[in-house]
Amino acid sequence: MNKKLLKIYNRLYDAFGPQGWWPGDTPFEVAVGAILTQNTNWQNVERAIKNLRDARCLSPMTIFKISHNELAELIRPSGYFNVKALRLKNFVDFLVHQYRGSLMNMQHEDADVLRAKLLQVKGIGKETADSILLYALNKRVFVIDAYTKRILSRHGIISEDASYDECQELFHSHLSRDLQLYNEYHALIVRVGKEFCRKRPKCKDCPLGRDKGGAYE
DNA sequence: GACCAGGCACATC
DNA sequence: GATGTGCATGGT
Repeated sequence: MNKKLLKIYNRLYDAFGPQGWWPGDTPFEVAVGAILTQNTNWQNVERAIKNLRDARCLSPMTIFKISHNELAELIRPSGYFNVKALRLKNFVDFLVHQYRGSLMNMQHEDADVLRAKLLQVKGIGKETADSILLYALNKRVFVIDAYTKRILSRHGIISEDASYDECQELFHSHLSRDLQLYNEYHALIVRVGKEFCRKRPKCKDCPLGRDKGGAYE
């Protein structure tokens, strides 16, 4: 199993090279992106982040202070702007009250403790929490998303209905706990997912080869 | 016009 | 625990 996961990684890395994730100038911007990208195309998230930057609202305290409506308007292009405005507010409330408004103050804490705390914030689920832990806080936590499950199940490594935690445990126990490996691997999965694993996959040219049994639609 | 995108909370069974 | 639904924009 170890070998399979590594083999997939090597094939993806050979095909696509380093992905340079996560796009973002600061840990806070990374965290904001993680919330805004929920069920949303990254291009739309970039527009929203640009709006925040242009309005000088890309810091914990500014988002803490502005009104819900102002915030929602700025992030409108990322979709679900009302729920996401709430979620960003919840996150900065958490940050301000527990960490004096800075992700830096989270750095020294244990990943499991941080994860549990993040999951208490309404609007932050497992994938978002893990993205923040890995890409904003450099914690060795593997991020699972829809593509990961789709690819692994189509290649017969997990069952179709495997849970998030099961899937994550697979990576944690069968790969060396290497920050850079986790970082790159997830990014590569998203890359190959976007290009080859959508509903009408062009798996002919996929670097991972065809899925087991040609079961794509 | 339909379908999809780097989810999550909440209601219901 | 599993399943269904609302949330909303912009690209293909």
